[in-house]
Amino acid sequence: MLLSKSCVYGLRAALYLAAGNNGEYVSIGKMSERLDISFHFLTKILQQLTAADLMESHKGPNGGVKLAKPGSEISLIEVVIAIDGAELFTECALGLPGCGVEKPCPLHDTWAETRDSIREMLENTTLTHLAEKGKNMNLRLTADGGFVWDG
Amino acid sequence: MLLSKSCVYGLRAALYLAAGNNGEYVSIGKMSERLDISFHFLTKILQQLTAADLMESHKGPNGGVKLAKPGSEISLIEVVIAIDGAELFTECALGLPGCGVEKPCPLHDTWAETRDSIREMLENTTLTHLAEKGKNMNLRLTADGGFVWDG
DNA sequence: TATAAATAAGACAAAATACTCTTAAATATT
DNA sequence: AATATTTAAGAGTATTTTGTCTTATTTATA
Repeated sequence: MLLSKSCVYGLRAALYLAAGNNGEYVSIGKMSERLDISFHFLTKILQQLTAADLMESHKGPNGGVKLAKPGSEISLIEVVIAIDGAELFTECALGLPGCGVEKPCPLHDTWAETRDSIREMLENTTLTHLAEKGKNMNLRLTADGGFVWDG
Repeated sequence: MLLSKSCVYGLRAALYLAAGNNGEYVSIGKMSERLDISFHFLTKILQQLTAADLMESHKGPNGGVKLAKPGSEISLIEVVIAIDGAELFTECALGLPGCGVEKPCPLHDTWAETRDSIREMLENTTLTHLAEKGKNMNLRLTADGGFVWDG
């Protein structure tokens, strides 16, 4: 599994928020229903994204979470790093600590390129970009496809 | 962590064997010492690689494991798939089951490209290729760099 | 044929990840 | 002010991954 489950859930949640472009708070309960993710687990993940300043939360009635900035200004890499950590893009393929240009493993150069191409892809893809694509093509965001983009 | 720890250990072990080009059995005890990987854990991993027909094992004195074919004919992808499974290269980035061209998630196309580039890199890199590079440039295969390629 | 050297296999333990539940704190609304 | 709604936080459970230990089983060699 390239990305952790938490990370995948975080991405789905972020996309959900980006799709409902209005800057209103969305309750975690609603999101967990729509995205079919356990409420409490999703809450923890969103807390991580809030701590990373990607989202803002608000307690009380009509509270919830929302993106801290426009979805067009949040790229997937931010979500991934907030949850799985930046090490994901510096780690050695052979697990050697401190692997780098000065003290490389045999796979270092090649792996670094691969890692970078993943990172670049995530950097160049914004939440809005994907959300628009999802809306326009009516793609799914849940296993059963029960999700509707204009909710 | 993009690859599991088991997978990373499997790659190191396979490289070790490819470096000692002679087709003799190498004991797991020796490998575990040289590579600084727990003996029993390494044994399990090598059993997976043996079950996948990438290695052959032999019991008794002078027994051990060896590559089932020349290292130049084994690419990294074979080791990775034997341990982490082929799903690694078909899985959806958003965790949706059955995500594919017919029923894609918003990230499908982009992710498929990224996944493929990882896969191609692993396909195009052989054990011998890396082992030779390691030998020639005296790169490390262990955390402390204590490994010597001609052992 | 006895012995020692090696892998095989399975039970077990520890750690990390994934997930649940309960209680607290904040806040909008009546 | 009371209440209902919501996130925050932390304890607790389950599952998976990682790692250990013990007991076979095979086999080369003396």
